[in-house]
Amino acid sequence: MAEEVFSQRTTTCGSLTKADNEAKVILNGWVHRDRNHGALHFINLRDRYGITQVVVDDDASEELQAVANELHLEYCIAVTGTVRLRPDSMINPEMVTGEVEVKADKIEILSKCAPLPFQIDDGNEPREDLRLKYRFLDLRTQGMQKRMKLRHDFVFACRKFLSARDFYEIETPTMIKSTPEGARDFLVPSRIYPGKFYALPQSPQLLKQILMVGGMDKYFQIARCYRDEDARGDRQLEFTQLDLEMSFVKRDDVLSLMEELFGSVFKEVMDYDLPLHFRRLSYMDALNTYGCDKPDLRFDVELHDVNDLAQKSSFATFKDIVSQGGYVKALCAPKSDSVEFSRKYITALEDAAKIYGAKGLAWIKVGENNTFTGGVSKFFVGLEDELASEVGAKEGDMILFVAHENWKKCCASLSAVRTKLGKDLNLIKKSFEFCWIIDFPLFEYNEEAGHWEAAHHMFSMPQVEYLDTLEQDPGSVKGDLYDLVLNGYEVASGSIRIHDVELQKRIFRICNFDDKEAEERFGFLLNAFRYGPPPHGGIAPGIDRLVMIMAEQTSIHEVIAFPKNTAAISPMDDSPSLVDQQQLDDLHLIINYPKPKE
RNA sequence: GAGGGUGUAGCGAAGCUGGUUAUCGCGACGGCCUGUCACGCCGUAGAUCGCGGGUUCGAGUCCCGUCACUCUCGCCA
Repeated sequence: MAEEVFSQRTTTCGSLTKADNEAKVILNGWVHRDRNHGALHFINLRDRYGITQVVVDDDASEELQAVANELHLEYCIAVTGTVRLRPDSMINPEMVTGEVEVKADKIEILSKCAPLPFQIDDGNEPREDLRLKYRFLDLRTQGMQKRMKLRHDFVFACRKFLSARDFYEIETPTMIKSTPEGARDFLVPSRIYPGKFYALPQSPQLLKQILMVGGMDKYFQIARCYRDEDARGDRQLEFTQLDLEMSFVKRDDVLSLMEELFGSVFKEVMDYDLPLHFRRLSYMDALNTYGCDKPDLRFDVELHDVNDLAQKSSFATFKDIVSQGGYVKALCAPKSDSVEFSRKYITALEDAAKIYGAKGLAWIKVGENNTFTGGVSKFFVGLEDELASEVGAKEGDMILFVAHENWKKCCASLSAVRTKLGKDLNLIKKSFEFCWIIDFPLFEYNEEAGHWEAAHHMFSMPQVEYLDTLEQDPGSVKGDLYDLVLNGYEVASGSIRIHDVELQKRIFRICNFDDKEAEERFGFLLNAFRYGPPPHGGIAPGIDRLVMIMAEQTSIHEVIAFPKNTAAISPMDDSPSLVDQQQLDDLHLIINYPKPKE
């Protein structure tokens, strides 16, 4: 087949300046705008690097005029021409290349473009499912181009930083053994071994630990992870982690490394200065103060424990909950210019609290000299100063309470109110507020299953003071675990790992895996641990979420080239899809379709 | 598995307590236009108002169901 010839670009659409005056150039790109004045034609030609104005003058040949008249938006073309300065009054200060234009001598249409399903960069953003179906067009928008660059810059900066710190980038398999904890696995049927399956990794957790046993010392990987769970704005079934692990380290080594990494990367990628060290909050303090383990520290509203005051009040509902061992927590909504604390708004706040289990949201408006009005104020007569001082309320503020017998639900409900207030009252400052959450509980009791399970995963080291008493009170055991939180999102999670066979087996037993089952499922790890495993630990920042936050977006779809939608479908290629019977036969699979609903 | 929101022309939107022929901007198509830069001007086509049912003299509008998308709870070590 003959090679197709076209006029190949000599420069890009973002690079020409005054200095290039009179240069002969060839540009390749897409028709971004086309302003036709009859005998005079302006074309904004776009590529990844920018936009340059191409002019077809009135002295153009008939052939050139004809081609120019044939152009439509998003035609892919090659322009051969001469750079010239624009007349002073025609300079466009909004454009990087606004001082020059290219007078076209020849235009070649490299490929035509069908009528567009939506317009590119016209200010009206189409619905997301349409954007995803035509992702190749969506990717041409300035926003997507910028975000893909940001993501590249971020990953590249991480690679440079870690490489300079003696990390090896090592790939681990994407088809591995299914392990029975955590999220639901994606399974890959084996053709060669009927009835057997590989699993796609939920993370390379065990593999990186075994790399440490293998003496790799410091490892990282840009690792794709797969979890078969329902999607959200900040998660989907496949995502990417900066997975890393180090030998001979303690917790603070991992935390400092990450502080240095993010300090370096944010500076390099965004010219943003992070503090040398990030704030550290224990899990308990985070819940008590902010109501959740991923607090948004861009604003200051804090939760307060007001059990004592609730007990002293005359409000029977609060007193009953406290006397039954429950909790009453309060926060102060600061006076706001943007939102009036109307009945309607308080109901909206209450709805936010109810999602997380609160039965109601009690409120008091604070007036001059701590006079209380409305809501439950009548039950706090005589306690005004004490309560206002406890929650830090001033004139014009509103105090909001959640009472619940369950501490976590109490926290979570009021935390939802806090988050809503932050948004609605414009309390959130534009910044990147990292913090560490440490001292997580190692185990959680699963009521449904009737046994303890790992709150994080089963390979995290218990803190040393609990080592002798793990089995007696698993609920009280704290682990050497840490999460990194940024602006209300969990962006990394890690731990110091167990590297002792016996200790690992004890953890398995507490989580209801007897030695036989542990050996079946995790034998390869236990076996490795028999051969001189080093103490080790690591962490795995989520790249999608981090880049999303850096790009000031609220959905990871905005920083993934080809995301799945919330129904786990890829609208562009229409996956998942049915396969041929022959493929099923090869894999020894029979589909057991669910019965249709009545 | 559950709840909220959205669905009107190719795209983005308006359409009030139900009432003539369902608007507007962009785009498409045809024409005009010599300095635009979201060019401008004139004209044309384009919508079973997501789908199905109901209430009503009359439904884009109200009710029920259903589908799609989206946010959230559950779930996500």
